[in-house]
Amino acid sequence: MSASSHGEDRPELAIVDFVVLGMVRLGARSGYEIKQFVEMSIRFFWTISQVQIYPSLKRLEVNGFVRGQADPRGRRPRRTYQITPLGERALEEWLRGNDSMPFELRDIGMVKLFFADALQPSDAASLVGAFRRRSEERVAALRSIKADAVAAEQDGNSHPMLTLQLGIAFHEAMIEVCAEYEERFALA
Amino acid sequence: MSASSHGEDRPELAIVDFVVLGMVRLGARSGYEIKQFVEMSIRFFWTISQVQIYPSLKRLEVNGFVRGQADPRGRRPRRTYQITPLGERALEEWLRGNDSMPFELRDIGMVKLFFADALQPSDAASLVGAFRRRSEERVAALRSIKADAVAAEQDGNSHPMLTLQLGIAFHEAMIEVCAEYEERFALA
DNA sequence: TTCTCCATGTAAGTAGTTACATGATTGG
DNA sequence: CCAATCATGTAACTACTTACATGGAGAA
Repeated sequence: MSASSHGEDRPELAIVDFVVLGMVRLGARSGYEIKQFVEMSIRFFWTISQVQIYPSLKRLEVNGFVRGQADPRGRRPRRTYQITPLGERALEEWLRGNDSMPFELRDIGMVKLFFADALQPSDAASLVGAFRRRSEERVAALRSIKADAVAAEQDGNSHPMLTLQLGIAFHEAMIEVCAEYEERFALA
Repeated sequence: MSASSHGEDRPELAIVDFVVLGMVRLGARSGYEIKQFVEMSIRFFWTISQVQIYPSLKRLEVNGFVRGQADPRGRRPRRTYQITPLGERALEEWLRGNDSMPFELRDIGMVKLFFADALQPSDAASLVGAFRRRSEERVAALRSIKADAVAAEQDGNSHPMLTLQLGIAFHEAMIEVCAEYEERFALA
C-alpha cells in the first residue's frame, strides 16, 4: 500500500516533512528553532504549526533522514537534529521531482475581491483599498527581512533571496493594479 | 457555542459556503454549474472540490440564504438554487467583515525554490526555469479567459476583471524576477 | 518574583481531498 | 451505440488548526 520506492515499512513523507528537513539542513536544530526559521523566512508562502513539527521529526528520523540526540539545556529537555547524507539525497530528490509542483494559491482576499460587485460601490472601493494596504504592509515586512536573505546569500544560499524578491515583486504588482483600478473608479 | 448572530441552531458557515453563495448570486444554478463557474474563474486563487458543494448548498438552504427547488432534466434529477435577499445580506456582511482577510498564500513551488541551494547549480537552474514556465503558462491561461471577464464587466460585475488583472500582473512579476535571476546565473 | 522565552507535548476538531459509484442525456 | 457531459452522492482519508497543558531558564 505504501508508495515508498523501497517497499519498506517507513512512514510516507508529506510536504511538511520536506520543509522540516530543509530547515534542518539550513541549520535549525530543535523543533522550536525550526518553527522560528519558518516564521522568519517562508511564512509568506508556507506555514507550519508547531504541532506538526515534532511528529515530522520522528518520521524523518525513522527514515534515517535526520539524526537526533538528547541535548538538554540544563534540566530543560531538548532534542537536536542534523541532516544525514541520506536526508540530503531525499531532499534533492524531492526538489527535483517535477511531479508535485501544482500551482496552489489560496487567498481569501482575492476571493472577496472577485465577489465585490455584491457590495455598494463605496464598500467595494474600501475592500480594494484594504487589499492594496495589505500588500503594502507585506512589502514592508519583506523588506525588513532582507538582511537575513543577504546573510544567507553570503552563506552560499542564494535562493532565499530569490524568493524574497519574488514576494516583493508580487505585492508590488498587486499594489500597482489596485492603484490603477482605484484611480479609474475615482474618476467615474 | 455557535457564533451565529441569532443564537439559533443553524449550522455555522465556512468559507466554502460563501464561495458557493457568491457563485449562485452570479447565476450558477446547480451544484454542477457552481463547480464549472469556479473552474472558469477563481480557480487560480481558490478551489473547491465537487464533494464540498452539495453539503454546502444544504447549509445555505437551512440558513435561508438560498432557495432550492427540484428541477430535473428529463428523468435526470437536478436541484437548482437562487440567492434570497437574506443570502444577499449575508454575502455582503461577509465581504465587509475585515475579520477574515489574513494573507494566505500556499505555494509548494516557492518552497522548493527557497530550498533550491540544496541542489547542484544546474538542477537549481532548471527548477527556476520550471517555476518561470509555470507562470508563463498561467499568464496564457489567464489571458484566454479574458473574454469571460469582459462579459461579466458588461453585466455589471467589474471585479472579476480586477482579479484577472491581478493574476496576470502577479505572474508577469514572477517571470521578470526569474528571468533576471537566470540572466545573472548564466553570466556567473 | 514575575515575565518572557525556550521546549515539547496531547486532544479534539475543521477543512479539504481522492477514490469510487451511479445513472441519465446529448451529440456524433 | 458509444463517448462525453450532466448531475449527485458516499466513504475513507490526509492535512492542518486551535486550545490547552507543562515546566525549566534567564533577565529585570
